[in-house]
Amino acid sequence: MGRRTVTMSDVAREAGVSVMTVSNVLNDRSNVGADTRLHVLEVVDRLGYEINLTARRLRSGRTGTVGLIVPRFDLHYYGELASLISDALAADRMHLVVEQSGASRERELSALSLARLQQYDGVLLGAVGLDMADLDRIHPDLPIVLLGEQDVPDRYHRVQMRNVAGARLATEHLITCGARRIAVLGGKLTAPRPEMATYRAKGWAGALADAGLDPCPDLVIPLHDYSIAEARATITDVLAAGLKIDGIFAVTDEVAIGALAGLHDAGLHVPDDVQLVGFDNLDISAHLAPGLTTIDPDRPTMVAEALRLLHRQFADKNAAPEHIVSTVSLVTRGSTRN
Amino acid sequence: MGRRTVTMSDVAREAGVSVMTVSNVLNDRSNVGADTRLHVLEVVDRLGYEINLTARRLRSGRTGTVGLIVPRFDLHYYGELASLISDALAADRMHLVVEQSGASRERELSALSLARLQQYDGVLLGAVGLDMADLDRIHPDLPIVLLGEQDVPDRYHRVQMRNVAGARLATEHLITCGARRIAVLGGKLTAPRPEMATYRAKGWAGALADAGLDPCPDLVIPLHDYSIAEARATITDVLAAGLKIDGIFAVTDEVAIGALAGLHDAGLHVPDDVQLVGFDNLDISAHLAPGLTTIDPDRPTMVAEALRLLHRQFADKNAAPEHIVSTVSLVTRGSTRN
DNA sequence: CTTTCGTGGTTTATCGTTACACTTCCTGGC
DNA sequence: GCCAGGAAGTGTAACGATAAACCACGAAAG
Repeated sequence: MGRRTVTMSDVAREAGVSVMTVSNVLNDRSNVGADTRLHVLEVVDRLGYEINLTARRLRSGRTGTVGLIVPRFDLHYYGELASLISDALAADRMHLVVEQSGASRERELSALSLARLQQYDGVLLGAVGLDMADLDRIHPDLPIVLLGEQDVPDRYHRVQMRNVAGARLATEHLITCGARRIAVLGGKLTAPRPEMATYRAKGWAGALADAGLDPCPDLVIPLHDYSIAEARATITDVLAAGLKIDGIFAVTDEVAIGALAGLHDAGLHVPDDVQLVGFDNLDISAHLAPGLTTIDPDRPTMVAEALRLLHRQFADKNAAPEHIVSTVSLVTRGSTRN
Repeated sequence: MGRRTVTMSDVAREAGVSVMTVSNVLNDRSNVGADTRLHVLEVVDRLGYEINLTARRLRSGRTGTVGLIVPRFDLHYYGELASLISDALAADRMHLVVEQSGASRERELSALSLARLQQYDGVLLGAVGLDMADLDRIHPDLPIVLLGEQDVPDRYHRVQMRNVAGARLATEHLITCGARRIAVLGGKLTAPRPEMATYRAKGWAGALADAGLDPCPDLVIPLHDYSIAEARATITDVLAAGLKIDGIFAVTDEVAIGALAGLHDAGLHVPDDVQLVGFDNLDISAHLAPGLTTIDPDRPTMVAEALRLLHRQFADKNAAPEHIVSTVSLVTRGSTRN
């Protein structure tokens, strides 16, 4: 029943040693004899003692956990990313916990409050809607690595995706495969500040321009939440409104999946009538019918680099910020006529 | 540079009040005058003070966060679940953080160590591979609600899915639609202890038996990680090995997505040659071609009930454990001949 | 005029660890 | 025989907040 949780001094008393010795044993410090160590461990086990991480953290500062802040829990991209990071951290005996920054700005600020972030040894900040000013406010003495597309103050360590290059690659591929009227689904030509949608639209426009095609604004189809359902409904709408296209660059694979469904609804065949390229190379994308041609952001490398930057900051609080840009590659599958 | 983080006593000194008064202001306690309050808030703002949650937690016990432990970050089911929970908790001004219990037993035990769990006000434990003994070890004075299928000691609060009934519903639907040789992909007839795969296979077998069909073991196709890729490869293999089927009950929607791809590879048409039903009703399932007929576990209700059980434990530490069983329903789409 | 009470605070004692400095005791070198 | 130095361990003071009890003072009550 309501028995109090066992504390370190309970163990110490029971084992007939000082609290410090228990602490020393549990932290594998060298100043404790072999038999004492065994005895303490036996008592720890017998009493079922478990360390209070909160107290340890308050005193020592180290927590052994890294936080990953993602915009939404249900974006597949971040689920896959979190998995990779978690595995990589386990090798260093660290632990990953994921938080959602949330849709609303209020919730985003609350998730990103210094108070919350300080609970971690380091933080990986997935693409967020914060502007520079917000990021400047959280200026903690805390290792942070930004993952994502937004422009951030230089003093941040950062792993960025080649958004523009990737979008260009995708669009060029569509052109090579014969598409001429290529829409960018989920793209935006302008936004209060640069974000994924604008970068990827920029790559799209660049590829079109280079090929002598017109990146006309009709072909830029914005989205709000980039959900599959929204993408499907939007494609249905624009087709019904009479938009003629023979290619779609969807800004994410999820958007592409919605587009695929919308095209199917409209009786259009992929890739014969309309070719389609996504961005992210989700696990699922290889298993759609047709398989989705997409841009692979090389997540394993992104993750490895991000963790390297984090460890660099662990080792040296004042390590000079690095700015890594990951490579992207095209993965061709059945949704384009290769 | 390396300027120390601002602490509550810094604020107190600067504002010319006691530390307790600052605490009282920040916690909206009533014993502080209006002008003092304003002045303190002004100083807080000016110094950029943010509370140290670790210290608060150590002293007061409350953390304002709930932990959700999921088996894997990249399972879509849990991503969607986490999203729902997070939204629901935000309404109570609480925060969700997600941890992965991991594939290996070692990592699972580490994630579930009392030490880790104690950092939360309450914990939602997604389906885990722990057995009763493990669960008994973690017997913290901590509100826990189990979400999922495994059998657990009665003293746990628990929201369970109607696995067997759902599987039966799925299989009955396949039979109604004319399927006669129905495989259960990802099912298991026996396992060291009951789990999702065995429950769902049980429902499948029950439905077949009731219809006078033979739940023959050839039709039980086990999986290991329930990934899309594995499901696809496995379906390809069993078809190549000559298995004749006209229906598949896939134990999860992800497995169904893999099956769909595998059937497509084999030149089989869904639903004309083989009908397919999944389980989970993921967001994506409505947007496949064909749309996936599936079992909807009514996640919103599960989430609401789970949080209700959690709040009950917040209010009364010794609340009698409840055992909620959610309802399931069939969602028919194009992957069956309805 | 004394008692009571509400308002607006402050003081004190922790919460459970760990950093740091300090003490023994023992071995060995010269 | 004496001192240096390592091995094994202990004592004390935080880390940064909050719970709980306490205090001063003016107003209302009797």
